[in-house]
Amino acid sequence: MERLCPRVESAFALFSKKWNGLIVHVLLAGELYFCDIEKAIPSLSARLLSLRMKELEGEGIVVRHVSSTSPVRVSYSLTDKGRAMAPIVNAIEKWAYEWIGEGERG
Amino acid sequence: MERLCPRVESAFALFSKKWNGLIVHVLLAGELYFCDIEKAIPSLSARLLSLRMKELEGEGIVVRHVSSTSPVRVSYSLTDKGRAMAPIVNAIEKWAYEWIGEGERG
DNA sequence: AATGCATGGTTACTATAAGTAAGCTAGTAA
DNA sequence: TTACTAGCTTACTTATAGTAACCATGCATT
Repeated sequence: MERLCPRVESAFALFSKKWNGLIVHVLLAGELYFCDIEKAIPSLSARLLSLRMKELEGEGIVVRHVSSTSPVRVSYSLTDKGRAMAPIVNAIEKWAYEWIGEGERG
Repeated sequence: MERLCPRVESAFALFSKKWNGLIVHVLLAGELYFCDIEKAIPSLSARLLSLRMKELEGEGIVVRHVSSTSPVRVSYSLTDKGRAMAPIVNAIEKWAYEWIGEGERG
């Protein structure tokens, strides 16, 4: 019985916060505006998206870019730490295609 | 902008249910009794562990074994579908070691 | 026989996280 | 003026998670 490492625990905690995985997933495609993420994940509300982006920014996973135009436009991109999550996200995707049935709902 | 596949969405939903990732992680070591999982993940309560095991069993990720001894002992092991999650769990572990600082909390 | 402990839970209750709906400021288009 | 977009926030409701106590069964001690 391995002892659980606190770093591993906190990584799992990050993934167990709803939408975090999908947000990283869509941002792997590149820098996106707030509204683009909303459109990419239709069932994620603006409230939670806003919350999650702040949290992910605080954890150094995404960076927020505010344009100097008017009205302001806000875009987000992954940091190195965020891009390093690609293998996780890809592994989840691969597993989903191999093991989740057509009409199934998790 | 890729369209999100429902199978991928449900896989992310699975990981965003609290404790699921860690439960699979500890079960990758082999078949375990209920109490062993409790000890391996001290902050996970019996109530939630019981709940999660039922859900994971329902999703075909774990199998429940009930011994015919008295008192009954219950153990759990991963199915092929569950073991197929190993790359995900390993990727999370690897990322955690590389990107999460010593004293940090997710 | 009584006490305490372990296993594998359940029940009742509280706290936190997530979902829903509306509103807000600034600006564009008709 | 009305309607609509972007990027939020606020207030409120519902769902999920955490806490504590309890239960039946059996074992080991005292």
